[in-house]
Amino acid sequence: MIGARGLGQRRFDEAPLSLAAPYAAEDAEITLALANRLESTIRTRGQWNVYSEIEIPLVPVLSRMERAGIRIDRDELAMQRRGLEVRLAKLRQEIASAAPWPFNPDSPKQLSQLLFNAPDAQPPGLGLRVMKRTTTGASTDSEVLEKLAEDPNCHSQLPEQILEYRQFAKLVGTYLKALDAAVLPETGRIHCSFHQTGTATGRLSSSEPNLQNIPIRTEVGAAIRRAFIADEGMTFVSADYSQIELRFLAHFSQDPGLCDAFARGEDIHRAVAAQVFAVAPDAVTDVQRSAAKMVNFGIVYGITANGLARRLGSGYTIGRAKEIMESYRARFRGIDAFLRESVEDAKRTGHASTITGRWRPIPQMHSRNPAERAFGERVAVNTVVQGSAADLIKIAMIRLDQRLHARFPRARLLLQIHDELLVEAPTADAEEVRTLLSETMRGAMELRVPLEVSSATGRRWSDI
DNA sequence: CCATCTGGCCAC
DNA sequence: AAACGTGGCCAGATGG
Repeated sequence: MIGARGLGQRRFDEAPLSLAAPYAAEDAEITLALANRLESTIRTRGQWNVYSEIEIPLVPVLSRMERAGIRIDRDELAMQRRGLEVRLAKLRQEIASAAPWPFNPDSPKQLSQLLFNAPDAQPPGLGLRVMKRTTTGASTDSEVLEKLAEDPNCHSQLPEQILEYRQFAKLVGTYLKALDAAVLPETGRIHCSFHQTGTATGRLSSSEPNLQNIPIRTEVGAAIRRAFIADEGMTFVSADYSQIELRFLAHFSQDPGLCDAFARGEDIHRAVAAQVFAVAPDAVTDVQRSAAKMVNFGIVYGITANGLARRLGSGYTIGRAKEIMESYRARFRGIDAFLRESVEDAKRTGHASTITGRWRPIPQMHSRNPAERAFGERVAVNTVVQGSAADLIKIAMIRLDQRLHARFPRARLLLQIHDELLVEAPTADAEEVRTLLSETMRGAMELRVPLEVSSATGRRWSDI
Protein backbone atom coordinates (compact mmCIF):
# COMPACT_ATOMS: atom_id res chain seq x y z
CA MET A 1 0.00 0.00 0.00
CA ILE A 2 1.17 3.49 -0.73
CA GLY A 3 1.92 5.03 2.62
CA ALA A 4 2.97 8.39 3.97
CA ARG A 5 5.97 6.82 5.62
CA GLY A 6 7.27 5.36 2.38
CA LEU A 7 9.41 2.28 2.01
CA GLY A 8 12.15 1.66 4.49
CA GLN A 9 10.49 3.46 7.39
CA ARG A 10 8.92 0.66 9.32
CA ARG A 11 7.23 1.09 12.62
CA PHE A 12 7.96 -0.95 15.71
CA ASP A 13 4.48 -2.45 15.73
CA GLU A 14 4.61 -3.83 12.23
CA ALA A 15 5.59 -7.43 11.59
CA PRO A 16 8.93 -7.88 9.84
CA LEU A 17 8.74 -8.30 6.07
CA SER A 18 8.02 -11.89 5.17
CA LEU A 19 10.78 -14.01 3.67
CA ALA A 20 8.02 -15.42 1.53
CA ALA A 21 9.46 -17.19 -1.46
CA PRO A 22 10.75 -20.48 -0.04
CA TYR A 23 7.71 -20.92 2.17
CA ALA A 24 4.98 -19.82 -0.23
CA ALA A 25 3.18 -23.17 -0.34
CA GLU A 26 3.33 -23.68 3.39
CA ASP A 27 2.19 -20.08 3.97
CA ALA A 28 -0.78 -20.58 1.67
CA GLU A 29 -1.78 -23.70 3.56
CA ILE A 30 -1.56 -21.96 6.93
CA THR A 31 -3.44 -18.95 5.61
CA LEU A 32 -6.23 -21.12 4.27
CA ALA A 33 -6.49 -23.04 7.52
CA LEU A 34 -6.70 -19.83 9.51
CA ALA A 35 -9.27 -18.36 7.12
CA ASN A 36 -11.45 -21.45 7.48
CA ARG A 37 -11.28 -21.31 11.24
CA LEU A 38 -12.05 -17.58 11.24
CA GLU A 39 -15.07 -18.07 8.99
CA SER A 40 -16.40 -20.92 11.07
CA THR A 41 -16.08 -18.75 14.19
CA ILE A 42 -17.92 -15.95 12.42
CA ARG A 43 -20.70 -18.39 11.45
CA THR A 44 -21.14 -19.82 14.92
CA ARG A 45 -21.34 -16.31 16.33
CA GLY A 46 -24.14 -15.37 13.97
CA GLN A 47 -22.04 -12.79 12.17
CA TRP A 48 -21.98 -14.42 8.75
CA ASN A 49 -24.26 -11.87 7.12
CA VAL A 50 -22.39 -8.87 8.49
CA TYR A 51 -19.14 -10.47 7.35
CA SER A 52 -20.13 -11.63 3.88
CA GLU A 53 -22.62 -8.89 2.97
CA ILE A 54 -20.88 -5.88 4.48
CA GLU A 55 -17.31 -6.29 5.66
CA ILE A 56 -15.93 -8.42 2.82
CA PRO A 57 -17.55 -6.36 0.03
CA LEU A 58 -16.26 -3.22 1.74
CA VAL A 59 -12.62 -4.34 1.52
CA PRO A 60 -12.03 -3.41 -2.15
CA VAL A 61 -13.98 -0.16 -1.67
CA LEU A 62 -11.68 0.93 1.15
CA SER A 63 -8.67 -0.24 -0.81
CA ARG A 64 -9.65 2.01 -3.73
CA MET A 65 -10.20 4.94 -1.37
CA GLU A 66 -6.75 4.49 0.12
CA ARG A 67 -5.13 4.23 -3.28
CA ALA A 68 -7.01 7.24 -4.65
CA GLY A 69 -5.84 9.52 -1.86
CA ILE A 70 -6.78 13.19 -1.76
CA ARG A 71 -4.99 16.12 -3.37
CA ILE A 72 -3.41 18.71 -1.07
CA ASP A 73 -2.55 22.34 -1.77
CA ARG A 74 0.79 22.47 0.00
CA ASP A 75 1.18 26.21 -0.58
CA GLU A 76 -2.07 26.80 1.25
CA LEU A 77 -0.87 24.66 4.17
CA ALA A 78 2.45 26.54 4.25
CA MET A 79 0.75 29.93 4.15
CA GLN A 80 -1.57 29.10 7.03
CA ARG A 81 1.30 27.59 8.95
CA ARG A 82 3.45 30.73 8.61
CA GLY A 83 0.57 32.87 9.83
CA LEU A 84 -0.10 30.73 12.88
CA GLU A 85 3.58 30.35 13.73
CA VAL A 86 3.95 34.13 13.88
CA ARG A 87 1.01 34.29 16.26
CA LEU A 88 2.43 31.41 18.31
CA ALA A 89 5.78 33.17 18.65
CA LYS A 90 4.05 36.31 19.95
CA LEU A 91 1.94 34.29 22.36
CA ARG A 92 5.04 32.47 23.65
CA GLN A 93 6.61 35.85 24.47
CA GLU A 94 3.46 37.15 26.15
CA ILE A 95 3.15 33.95 28.15
CA ALA A 96 6.79 34.14 29.18
CA SER A 97 6.40 37.68 30.49
CA ALA A 98 3.17 36.83 32.34
CA ALA A 99 4.71 33.79 34.01
CA PRO A 100 6.70 33.97 37.26
CA TRP A 101 9.28 31.47 36.00
CA PRO A 102 10.31 30.15 32.57
CA PHE A 103 8.03 27.29 31.69
CA ASN A 104 7.10 25.26 28.63
CA PRO A 105 3.55 26.13 27.53
CA ASP A 106 3.36 22.73 25.81
CA SER A 107 3.69 21.00 29.17
CA PRO A 108 0.42 20.47 31.09
CA LYS A 109 2.47 19.36 34.09
CA GLN A 110 4.48 22.59 34.28
CA LEU A 111 1.37 24.68 33.66
CA SER A 112 -0.47 22.86 36.42
CA GLN A 113 2.34 23.63 38.87
CA LEU A 114 2.45 27.24 37.76
CA LEU A 115 -1.29 27.83 38.18
CA PHE A 116 -2.10 25.72 41.21
CA ASN A 117 1.01 25.42 43.39
CA ALA A 118 1.04 27.61 46.50
CA PRO A 119 3.18 30.76 46.22
CA ASP A 120 5.69 29.32 48.70
CA ALA A 121 5.90 25.88 47.06
CA GLN A 122 8.68 24.60 44.84
CA PRO A 123 8.24 25.60 42.09
CA PRO A 124 6.11 28.53 43.28
CA GLY A 125 2.62 28.88 41.79
CA LEU A 126 -0.24 31.36 41.62
CA GLY A 127 -2.24 29.36 44.16
CA LEU A 128 -5.39 29.29 42.05
CA ARG A 129 -8.33 27.11 43.05
CA VAL A 130 -8.18 23.55 41.70
CA MET A 131 -11.50 22.70 40.01
CA LYS A 132 -10.78 19.36 38.39
CA ARG A 133 -8.27 16.58 38.98
CA THR A 134 -6.56 14.16 36.66
CA THR A 135 -4.97 10.91 37.83
CA THR A 136 -1.68 12.74 38.36
CA GLY A 137 -2.73 16.18 39.61
CA ALA A 138 -4.72 19.34 38.89
CA SER A 139 -6.23 19.49 35.42
CA THR A 140 -5.44 22.36 33.06
CA ASP A 141 -7.87 21.40 30.32
CA SER A 142 -9.83 23.99 28.35
CA GLU A 143 -12.88 23.76 30.60
CA VAL A 144 -10.74 24.67 33.61
CA LEU A 145 -8.86 27.43 31.78
CA GLU A 146 -12.11 28.97 30.53
CA LYS A 147 -13.48 29.13 34.05
CA LEU A 148 -10.25 30.66 35.34
CA ALA A 149 -10.24 33.22 32.53
CA GLU A 150 -13.71 34.38 33.60
CA ASP A 151 -12.99 34.23 37.33
CA PRO A 152 -12.69 37.81 38.70
CA ASN A 153 -10.46 36.44 41.49
CA CYS A 154 -7.93 35.27 38.90
CA HIS A 155 -5.81 38.26 37.98
CA SER A 156 -3.52 36.39 35.62
CA GLN A 157 -3.76 36.64 31.84
CA LEU A 158 -2.25 33.17 31.57
CA PRO A 159 -5.42 31.04 31.29
CA GLU A 160 -6.65 33.06 28.32
CA GLN A 161 -3.22 33.13 26.68
CA ILE A 162 -2.72 29.39 27.13
CA LEU A 163 -6.15 28.68 25.64
CA GLU A 164 -5.24 30.62 22.53
CA TYR A 165 -1.76 29.11 22.44
CA ARG A 166 -3.14 25.58 22.67
CA GLN A 167 -5.64 26.20 19.90
CA PHE A 168 -2.97 27.35 17.43
CA ALA A 169 -0.37 24.82 18.56
CA LYS A 170 -2.90 22.03 17.97
CA LEU A 171 -3.67 23.26 14.47
CA VAL A 172 -0.01 23.65 13.50
CA GLY A 173 1.25 20.43 15.08
CA THR A 174 -1.53 17.99 14.42
CA TYR A 175 -2.70 19.35 11.09
CA LEU A 176 -0.63 21.91 9.18
CA LYS A 177 2.75 20.24 9.81
CA ALA A 178 1.55 16.66 9.88
CA LEU A 179 -0.58 16.88 6.75
CA ASP A 180 2.26 18.42 4.77
CA ALA A 181 4.59 15.65 5.91
CA ALA A 182 2.03 13.07 4.77
CA VAL A 183 1.86 14.33 1.18
CA LEU A 184 3.48 12.08 -1.42
CA PRO A 185 5.67 14.57 -3.28
CA GLU A 186 5.31 12.79 -6.64
CA THR A 187 1.52 13.01 -6.66
CA GLY A 188 0.72 15.78 -4.20
CA ARG A 189 -1.81 13.49 -2.53
CA ILE A 190 -2.34 12.13 0.96
CA HIS A 191 -3.27 8.48 1.39
CA CYS A 192 -4.65 7.62 4.81
CA SER A 193 -5.45 4.10 5.99
CA PHE A 194 -8.98 3.02 6.83
CA HIS A 195 -9.43 0.30 9.42
CA GLN A 196 -12.35 -2.10 9.59
CA THR A 197 -11.40 -3.73 12.85
CA GLY A 198 -10.37 -0.75 14.93
CA THR A 199 -13.59 0.08 16.76
CA ALA A 200 -15.97 -1.62 19.14
CA THR A 201 -19.14 -0.44 17.41
CA GLY A 202 -18.46 -1.20 13.74
CA ARG A 203 -17.40 2.29 12.78
CA LEU A 204 -14.33 2.71 10.59
CA SER A 205 -11.25 4.43 11.87
CA SER A 206 -8.59 6.28 9.92
CA SER A 207 -4.88 6.77 10.55
CA GLU A 208 -1.55 7.98 9.17
CA PRO A 209 -2.93 10.52 8.88
CA ASN A 210 -6.36 10.45 10.43
CA LEU A 211 -8.55 12.22 7.87
CA GLN A 212 -11.70 11.72 9.93
CA ASN A 213 -10.86 14.52 12.37
CA ILE A 214 -9.95 17.49 10.19
CA PRO A 215 -11.12 20.63 12.06
CA ILE A 216 -14.43 22.32 11.25
CA ARG A 217 -15.70 23.82 14.51
CA THR A 218 -13.70 27.05 14.59
CA GLU A 219 -12.94 29.44 11.75
CA VAL A 220 -9.14 29.09 11.92
CA GLY A 221 -9.52 25.32 12.15
CA ALA A 222 -12.00 25.01 9.32
CA ALA A 223 -9.64 27.01 7.10
CA ILE A 224 -7.42 23.91 6.96
CA ARG A 225 -10.05 22.36 4.70
CA ARG A 226 -9.10 24.90 2.05
CA ALA A 227 -5.93 22.86 1.52
CA PHE A 228 -7.97 19.81 0.42
CA ILE A 229 -8.55 20.43 -3.26
CA ALA A 230 -10.13 18.37 -6.03
CA ASP A 231 -7.88 17.10 -8.79
CA GLU A 232 -7.56 18.99 -12.10
CA GLY A 233 -10.90 18.92 -13.90
CA MET A 234 -12.61 17.37 -10.91
CA THR A 235 -15.00 18.60 -8.22
CA PHE A 236 -15.70 17.39 -4.71
CA VAL A 237 -19.17 16.04 -4.08
CA SER A 238 -20.08 15.52 -0.47
CA ALA A 239 -23.16 14.32 1.36
CA ASP A 240 -23.99 13.62 4.97
CA TYR A 241 -26.84 12.05 6.89
CA SER A 242 -28.77 14.53 8.97
CA GLN A 243 -29.40 13.51 12.61
CA ILE A 244 -28.70 9.90 11.74
CA GLU A 245 -28.33 8.60 15.28
CA LEU A 246 -31.55 10.27 16.46
CA ARG A 247 -33.33 8.77 13.46
CA PHE A 248 -32.16 5.32 14.51
CA LEU A 249 -33.36 6.13 18.00
CA ALA A 250 -36.77 6.97 16.53
CA HIS A 251 -36.70 3.82 14.40
CA PHE A 252 -35.85 1.45 17.23
CA SER A 253 -38.08 3.09 19.84
CA GLN A 254 -41.01 3.76 17.49
CA ASP A 255 -41.72 6.67 19.78
CA PRO A 256 -44.65 8.53 18.19
CA GLY A 257 -43.44 11.99 19.23
CA LEU A 258 -39.99 11.57 17.73
CA CYS A 259 -41.20 9.63 14.66
CA ASP A 260 -43.85 12.23 13.84
CA ALA A 261 -41.38 15.07 14.21
CA PHE A 262 -39.06 13.37 11.72
CA ALA A 263 -41.96 12.46 9.42
CA ARG A 264 -42.99 16.10 9.29
CA GLY A 265 -39.43 17.21 8.68
CA GLU A 266 -39.39 19.38 11.78
CA ASP A 267 -36.35 20.93 13.43
CA ILE A 268 -35.83 18.02 15.80
CA HIS A 269 -34.15 19.88 18.65
CA ARG A 270 -36.91 22.51 18.60
CA ALA A 271 -39.60 19.83 18.54
CA VAL A 272 -38.04 18.04 21.49
CA ALA A 273 -37.65 21.35 23.38
CA ALA A 274 -41.33 22.14 22.78
CA GLN A 275 -42.30 18.80 24.38
CA VAL A 276 -39.81 18.85 27.24
CA PHE A 277 -40.56 22.45 28.26
CA ALA A 278 -44.26 22.16 27.38
CA VAL A 279 -44.41 25.20 25.08
CA ALA A 280 -45.44 25.74 21.46
CA PRO A 281 -42.64 25.14 18.94
CA ASP A 282 -42.68 28.82 17.98
CA ALA A 283 -42.24 29.79 21.61
CA VAL A 284 -39.07 27.72 22.14
CA THR A 285 -36.18 29.98 23.16
CA ASP A 286 -32.61 29.52 21.95
CA VAL A 287 -31.60 28.43 25.43
CA GLN A 288 -34.34 25.80 25.51
CA ARG A 289 -33.45 24.52 22.06
CA SER A 290 -29.79 24.28 23.01
CA ALA A 291 -30.70 22.39 26.20
CA ALA A 292 -32.88 19.97 24.22
CA LYS A 293 -30.00 19.44 21.79
CA MET A 294 -27.72 18.48 24.65
CA VAL A 295 -30.36 16.08 26.00
CA ASN A 296 -30.67 14.50 22.56
CA PHE A 297 -26.92 14.00 22.40
CA GLY A 298 -26.94 12.74 25.96
CA ILE A 299 -29.59 10.12 25.21
CA VAL A 300 -27.51 8.71 22.38
CA TYR A 301 -24.40 8.56 24.57
CA GLY A 302 -26.16 7.13 27.60
CA ILE A 303 -27.12 10.05 29.71
CA THR A 304 -26.45 10.87 33.35
CA ALA A 305 -27.96 13.84 35.18
CA ASN A 306 -24.47 14.80 36.29
CA GLY A 307 -23.06 14.84 32.78
CA LEU A 308 -26.06 16.74 31.45
CA ALA A 309 -25.83 19.38 34.20
CA ARG A 310 -22.16 19.93 33.41
CA ARG A 311 -22.82 20.38 29.73
CA LEU A 312 -25.80 22.62 30.25
CA GLY A 313 -23.47 24.97 32.10
CA SER A 314 -23.50 27.00 35.28
CA GLY A 315 -27.15 28.10 34.96
CA TYR A 316 -28.30 24.55 35.69
CA THR A 317 -28.09 22.45 38.82
CA ILE A 318 -27.99 18.66 38.82
CA GLY A 319 -31.52 18.87 40.20
CA ARG A 320 -32.69 20.91 37.24
CA ALA A 321 -30.93 18.51 34.85
CA LYS A 322 -32.76 15.63 36.53
CA GLU A 323 -36.09 17.43 36.07
CA ILE A 324 -35.37 17.98 32.39
CA MET A 325 -34.53 14.30 31.96
CA GLU A 326 -37.68 13.25 33.84
CA SER A 327 -39.74 15.45 31.59
CA TYR A 328 -38.02 13.99 28.52
CA ARG A 329 -38.71 10.42 29.63
CA ALA A 330 -42.33 11.30 30.41
CA ARG A 331 -42.94 13.00 27.06
CA PHE A 332 -41.11 10.36 25.04
CA ARG A 333 -42.24 7.13 26.68
CA GLY A 334 -41.18 5.08 23.66
CA ILE A 335 -37.60 6.27 23.99
CA ASP A 336 -37.66 5.60 27.71
CA ALA A 337 -38.81 2.04 26.99
CA PHE A 338 -36.16 1.56 24.31
CA LEU A 339 -33.40 2.69 26.67
CA ARG A 340 -34.60 0.22 29.29
CA GLU A 341 -34.94 -2.60 26.78
CA SER A 342 -31.46 -2.02 25.39
CA VAL A 343 -30.02 -2.32 28.87
CA GLU A 344 -32.15 -5.37 29.76
CA ASP A 345 -31.21 -7.01 26.49
CA ALA A 346 -27.52 -6.48 27.16
CA LYS A 347 -27.95 -7.81 30.71
CA ARG A 348 -29.63 -10.96 29.41
CA THR A 349 -27.36 -11.69 26.45
CA GLY A 350 -24.15 -9.98 27.51
CA HIS A 351 -24.00 -8.01 24.28
CA ALA A 352 -25.58 -5.19 22.26
CA SER A 353 -26.79 -5.72 18.67
CA THR A 354 -27.10 -3.32 15.77
CA ILE A 355 -29.70 -3.25 13.01
CA THR A 356 -27.77 -5.79 10.91
CA GLY A 357 -27.14 -8.16 13.81
CA ARG A 358 -23.60 -7.02 14.38
CA TRP A 359 -22.91 -7.45 18.07
CA ARG A 360 -20.51 -6.22 20.68
CA PRO A 361 -19.84 -8.10 23.89
CA ILE A 362 -20.36 -5.99 27.01
CA PRO A 363 -18.70 -7.92 29.83
CA GLN A 364 -19.15 -4.92 32.18
CA MET A 365 -22.89 -5.62 32.33
CA HIS A 366 -22.34 -8.17 35.08
CA SER A 367 -19.63 -6.42 37.01
CA ARG A 368 -19.92 -6.04 40.79
CA ASN A 369 -18.54 -2.52 40.44
CA PRO A 370 -21.55 -0.16 40.01
CA ALA A 371 -19.53 2.44 38.07
CA GLU A 372 -18.35 -0.24 35.69
CA ARG A 373 -21.90 -1.52 35.30
CA ALA A 374 -23.22 1.98 34.62
CA PHE A 375 -20.59 2.29 31.92
CA GLY A 376 -21.81 -0.99 30.42
CA GLU A 377 -25.34 0.38 30.38
CA ARG A 378 -24.29 3.49 28.46
CA VAL A 379 -22.32 1.35 26.04
CA ALA A 380 -25.38 -0.88 25.57
CA VAL A 381 -27.45 2.08 24.37
CA ASN A 382 -24.78 3.83 22.39
CA THR A 383 -23.61 0.74 20.51
CA VAL A 384 -27.06 0.01 19.09
CA VAL A 385 -27.41 3.49 17.67
CA GLN A 386 -23.83 4.28 16.69
CA GLY A 387 -23.24 0.79 15.30
CA SER A 388 -26.42 0.83 13.24
CA ALA A 389 -25.42 4.16 11.71
CA ALA A 390 -22.07 2.58 10.86
CA ASP A 391 -23.85 -0.36 9.17
CA LEU A 392 -26.00 2.05 7.16
CA ILE A 393 -23.16 4.07 5.69
CA LYS A 394 -21.11 0.96 4.92
CA ILE A 395 -24.00 -0.40 2.85
CA ALA A 396 -24.27 2.96 1.11
CA MET A 397 -20.55 2.89 0.32
CA ILE A 398 -20.70 -0.58 -1.22
CA ARG A 399 -23.64 0.36 -3.44
CA LEU A 400 -22.19 3.73 -4.33
CA ASP A 401 -18.93 2.13 -5.39
CA GLN A 402 -20.82 -0.18 -7.77
CA ARG A 403 -23.02 2.58 -9.16
CA LEU A 404 -20.18 5.01 -9.69
CA HIS A 405 -18.23 2.32 -11.48
CA ALA A 406 -21.18 1.65 -13.79
CA ARG A 407 -22.25 5.23 -14.48
CA PHE A 408 -19.34 7.57 -13.70
CA PRO A 409 -16.18 5.48 -13.95
CA ARG A 410 -13.93 8.50 -13.42
CA ALA A 411 -15.64 9.46 -10.19
CA ARG A 412 -14.30 7.95 -6.98
CA LEU A 413 -15.06 7.77 -3.31
CA LEU A 414 -12.28 9.42 -1.30
CA LEU A 415 -13.29 9.68 2.35
CA GLN A 416 -15.83 8.45 4.86
CA ILE A 417 -16.31 10.47 8.03
CA HIS A 418 -18.88 8.39 9.96
CA ASP A 419 -22.00 10.08 8.56
CA GLU A 420 -20.47 11.76 5.52
CA LEU A 421 -19.02 10.63 2.19
CA LEU A 422 -16.65 12.67 0.07
CA VAL A 423 -16.45 11.87 -3.64
CA GLU A 424 -14.31 13.33 -6.40
CA ALA A 425 -16.04 13.52 -9.79
CA PRO A 426 -15.34 15.07 -13.18
CA THR A 427 -16.68 18.61 -12.94
CA ALA A 428 -19.11 18.01 -15.80
CA ASP A 429 -20.65 15.07 -13.86
CA ALA A 430 -20.68 16.70 -10.45
CA GLU A 431 -24.40 17.48 -10.27
CA GLU A 432 -25.46 14.03 -11.48
CA VAL A 433 -23.00 12.38 -9.10
CA ARG A 434 -24.40 14.51 -6.32
CA THR A 435 -27.87 13.16 -7.02
CA LEU A 436 -26.58 9.60 -7.22
CA LEU A 437 -24.63 9.97 -3.99
CA SER A 438 -27.54 11.52 -2.16
CA GLU A 439 -30.06 8.93 -3.39
CA THR A 440 -27.74 6.01 -2.69
CA MET A 441 -27.19 7.16 0.87
CA ARG A 442 -30.88 7.86 1.42
CA GLY A 443 -31.94 4.52 -0.02
CA ALA A 444 -29.39 2.35 1.74
CA MET A 445 -31.97 1.30 4.34
CA GLU A 446 -35.67 1.72 4.86
CA LEU A 447 -36.35 2.86 8.39
CA ARG A 448 -39.60 3.83 10.15
CA VAL A 449 -38.57 7.45 9.67
CA PRO A 450 -37.34 9.06 6.47
CA LEU A 451 -33.58 9.43 6.01
CA GLU A 452 -32.46 12.92 5.12
CA VAL A 453 -29.22 13.60 3.29
CA SER A 454 -27.75 17.04 2.65
CA SER A 455 -25.21 17.43 -0.11
CA ALA A 456 -22.94 19.98 -1.76
CA THR A 457 -20.22 20.37 -4.38
CA GLY A 458 -17.06 22.45 -4.50
CA ARG A 459 -13.47 22.55 -5.66
CA ARG A 460 -12.17 22.74 -2.12
CA TRP A 461 -13.35 20.88 0.96
CA SER A 462 -13.89 24.27 2.64
CA ASP A 463 -16.42 25.19 -0.06
CA ILE A 464 -18.84 22.52 1.11
C1' DC B 1 17.79 5.86 22.33
C1' DC B 2 13.28 3.83 22.18
C1' DA B 3 8.73 2.44 23.88
C1' DT B 4 4.93 3.62 26.60
C1' DC B 5 2.02 6.48 29.35
C1' DT B 6 -0.47 10.90 30.24
C1' DG B 7 -3.07 14.98 29.47
C1' DG B 8 -5.08 17.31 26.20
C1' DC B 9 -7.96 17.99 22.01
C1' DC B 10 -9.51 17.28 17.05
C1' DA B 11 -13.63 14.76 14.60
C1' DC B 12 -18.45 12.30 14.50
C1' DA C 1 -11.29 2.43 35.75
C1' DA C 2 -15.17 3.80 33.53
C1' DA C 3 -19.22 11.00 36.15
C1' DC C 4 -21.93 11.23 28.13
C1' DG C 5 -20.40 7.25 23.38
C1' DT C 6 -16.48 6.12 19.32
C1' DG C 7 -11.81 7.05 17.59
C1' DG C 8 -6.27 9.03 16.51
C1' DC C 9 -2.35 12.22 17.24
C1' DC C 10 0.41 15.61 19.53
C1' DA C 11 4.12 17.07 23.03
C1' DG C 12 5.94 16.07 27.32
C1' DA C 13 7.15 12.88 30.88
C1' DT C 14 8.90 8.57 32.36
C1' DG C 15 11.47 4.44 32.52
C1' DG C 16 14.07 0.62 30.50
